[in-house]
Amino acid sequence: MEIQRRRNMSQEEIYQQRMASRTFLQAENLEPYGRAFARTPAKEITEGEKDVSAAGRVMAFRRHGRTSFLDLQDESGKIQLYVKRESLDGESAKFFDNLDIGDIAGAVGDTFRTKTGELTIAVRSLKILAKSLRPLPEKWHGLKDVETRYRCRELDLIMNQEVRDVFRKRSRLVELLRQFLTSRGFLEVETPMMHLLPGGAEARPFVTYHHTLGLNLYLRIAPELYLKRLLVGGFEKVFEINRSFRNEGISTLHNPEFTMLEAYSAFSDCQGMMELVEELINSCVTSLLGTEEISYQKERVNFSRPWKRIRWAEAFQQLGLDWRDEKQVQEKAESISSEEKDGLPRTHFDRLDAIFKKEIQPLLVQPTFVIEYPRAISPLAKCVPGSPEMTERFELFVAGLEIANAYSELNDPVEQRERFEEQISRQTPDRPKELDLTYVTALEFGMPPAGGLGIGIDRLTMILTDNSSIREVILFPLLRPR
RNA sequence: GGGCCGUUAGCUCAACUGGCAGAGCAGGGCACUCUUAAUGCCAAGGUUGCUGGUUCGAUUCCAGCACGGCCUACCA
Repeated sequence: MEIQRRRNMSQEEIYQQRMASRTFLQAENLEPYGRAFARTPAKEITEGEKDVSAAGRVMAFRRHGRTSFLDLQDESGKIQLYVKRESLDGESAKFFDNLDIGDIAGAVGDTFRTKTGELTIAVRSLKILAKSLRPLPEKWHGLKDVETRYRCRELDLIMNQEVRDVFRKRSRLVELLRQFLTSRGFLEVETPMMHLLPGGAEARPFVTYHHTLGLNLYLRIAPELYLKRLLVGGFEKVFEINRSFRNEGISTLHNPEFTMLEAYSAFSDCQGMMELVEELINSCVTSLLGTEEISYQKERVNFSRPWKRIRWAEAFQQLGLDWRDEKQVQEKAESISSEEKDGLPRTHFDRLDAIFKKEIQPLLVQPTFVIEYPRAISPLAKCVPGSPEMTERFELFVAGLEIANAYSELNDPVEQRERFEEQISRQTPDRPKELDLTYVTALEFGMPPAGGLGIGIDRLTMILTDNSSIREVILFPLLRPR
């Protein structure tokens, strides 16, 4: 007896009660896990209809003696049900007696308006389409706990309408990007996610293994090199909406797998990609939100064109720094960040990068192109004519976040080989020190001059949905197992 | 990786300086034929994240661990 009581925790009790309903219905030959059910979405149901069907999750149950009101939620919205137990047929009554909040139910009846003006179905027939064995979170406060929301996203989606809206917007954004590019003659392609050599970015890769080939493979850190091989092959405008993987830390701006859009346009260049991205993002923002000015984390961000542009070197000048002055840069860098990176001493360009991130980037609230990045940190970009230290490259910043990166693609195979060699000599541990000969060989066949562009879809979604954490825009962000 | 904060019933939250852990919702029972955070009454529900320590006594103080959040570092 004592042992039994201890096991009767409220959760276990609810589970057992609902299991009993399930068993009872099955014994009565009433299937608690149904099949296809023809129904009208809640939002499309109108007043004065006969024999309307609705199906969805029971979100609220208000009993008044012999009558009850229920809220039924489907993806389109909510519809109220009015149930008078006596006017149900026998099977429906049994289903009704075993109905709980959280169950998926289907109902048939005629619509009317209640005294308070709410559109309601007077239910004649009712069945359970899926018996829920677990209680839903609280109806008023919903599910708030951030960890539970991420770990149990389905519950988050059931309870929090705003969360569903975020992911609807994300989906719509991707659709708009795709539409825009395909309407301009870009071909959507898919390239490998398992690479022999990780390339196209500087990041620690994930390693995996192919058994029959006995081969170590890397999950891609960027699709860039494969996409440019397609330009060699004669496709002139290609893009890929790609999942890429980087084996680095996790933060509000970083998830180990993330989504990027990369687009390449033959016979174009950095300037062409700048115009493209300006138009692309502007048109997505206005289609998605119906305005060019949005609010992000209490700041106003205006996407009306043209956007500001500033040279990378000038940004440092505005801080009173000459980026070439190693001593001055080191002094500045020491004051803002550690002198180590991956356990190695910082290089001049690491320091410049740290200063940029800390001092310059946060000021770039309105959409801003930072142009002409140094060659040393742009191994795949073409140099500015007459200025061999700089490349034809830009990064786009919005609300202090890096949103896009683009450049005139380096298509000289000899120079590319040299740049790879420089890069490898500087590379940190955990990264293969191997030159991507396949890519260099492809360039040797001749790649047309081209502009290339990458856009961070997760971060763009953050900005357009006013979220400060990347986990809020990824359905199932990576978390440590409990 | 480092710093700060958090973890109490299925959910949302209380518990002053260490003194029997408390509500609302959900769940159970009763009443109620237009409610919508329905209402009223009754009863139930807890290893206070885990492991140690201090203490007559720990949800409370201390240490370690786990998970999360924010900042920071690496990266995009």
